[in-house]
Amino acid sequence: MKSEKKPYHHGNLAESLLEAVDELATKFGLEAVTLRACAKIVGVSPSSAFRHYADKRALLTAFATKAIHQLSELMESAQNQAVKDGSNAFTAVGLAYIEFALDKPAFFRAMWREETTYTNDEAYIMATKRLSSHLQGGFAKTIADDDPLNFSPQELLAWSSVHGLAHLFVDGPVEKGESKKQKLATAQAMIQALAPAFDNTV
Amino acid sequence: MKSEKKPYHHGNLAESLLEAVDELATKFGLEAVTLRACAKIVGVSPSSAFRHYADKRALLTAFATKAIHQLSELMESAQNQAVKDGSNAFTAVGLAYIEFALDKPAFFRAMWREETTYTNDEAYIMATKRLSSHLQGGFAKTIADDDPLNFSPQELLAWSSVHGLAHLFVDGPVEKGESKKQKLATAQAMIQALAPAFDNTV
DNA sequence: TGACAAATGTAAACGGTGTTCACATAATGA
DNA sequence: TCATTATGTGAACACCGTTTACATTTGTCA
Repeated sequence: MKSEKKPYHHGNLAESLLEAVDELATKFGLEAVTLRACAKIVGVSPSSAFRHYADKRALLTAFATKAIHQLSELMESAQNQAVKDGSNAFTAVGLAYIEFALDKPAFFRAMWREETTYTNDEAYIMATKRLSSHLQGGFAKTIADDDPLNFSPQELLAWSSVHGLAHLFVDGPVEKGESKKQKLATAQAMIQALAPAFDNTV
Repeated sequence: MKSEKKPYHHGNLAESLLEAVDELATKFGLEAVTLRACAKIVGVSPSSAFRHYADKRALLTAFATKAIHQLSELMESAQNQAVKDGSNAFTAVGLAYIEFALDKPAFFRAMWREETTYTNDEAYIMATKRLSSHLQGGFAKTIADDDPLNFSPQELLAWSSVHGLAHLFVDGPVEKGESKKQKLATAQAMIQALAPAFDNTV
């Protein structure tokens, strides 16, 4: 049994606060994420958060960064799995992207919300670069452009369509109330409809 | 010259509050939209807003509804113009969609934000139906499905890709800092890359 | 070891926010 | 005319992000 005495110093407050954001966002949505509520969950005074994050937006930026890395990892493993299986890598990556949005809508929303994110934050930028590079690799190895902010029309089409459908599922009127299974089937059909746009890619 | 005496009753407070949301969202972003600030702009006490909207979310829902109608009208006229010109209607509609997002990012954000919108609101639902029906008509007259919540894969692909790119422009890392002209050129290229996916649609 | 600086957490206070409620004023219609 | 209804007000509530002066712990180096 551990000592019940709480030490004055928490030890890992920055990370614990991020987990509190996760908990609140998952349970009650992003709008319910409050610095004071996070502090209460962690068992610490509200002002202590400011020792680790400049302000609330900085905390949300860190959360968004974490979410982007999570998504990157999912896409990475989806791609690896597809390569191993010999199945279509682009479909696998696209579905992983959309499934993430369906499973963790609060994370997905937090990732892309300029008004509550410091998009100049270095870690955030690094995360978006990692993400977009995975997206490129996911469907077209043919292009080796290492500038992730400069997409070919086809690359952009791939990302936009998958991203757009994910967003329409999460925040739009498309198939509202339908099951996740149904939505993923719809997503697969959409991705298949996209195939002709890449046929002549050499 | 009009009388300077303010009457006790405003006369058109509900609509005026919507315009105040517009003004604040345009100038300072959606996060800056505050019930109290709106009331101050209109020149009325904060609590008066509750005579016309159940709460802040209801006001934002009305604003989102208005924004969706604005976008619908833009798409409609873009389509009509394209028909008159004999140019590609889908490209015109898609570009109008993206241009709206670039010109009025706060409107675009407000349209799709489930957490701050009562998506069961009747007027809101009507607006989304109108919008999606225009999207269908914009690129493929061949399909006459009047259920706007049930899209064919190609229809969904069209909407998703255009919507996704708009969102990536507004809240994502794509071409951040580039000019509107540049972004529209990118959008056009993406839409053209989409064409092969519709060639065999009969 | 001891002392002092740096890091980390706290309590109290500030103005701002959405919302409610009792009340004031105006418009409507019998 | 006068009661009913619609609309706007002012004060109050709890909660929010943030700052400030202060408390406690940890780390460093003589």
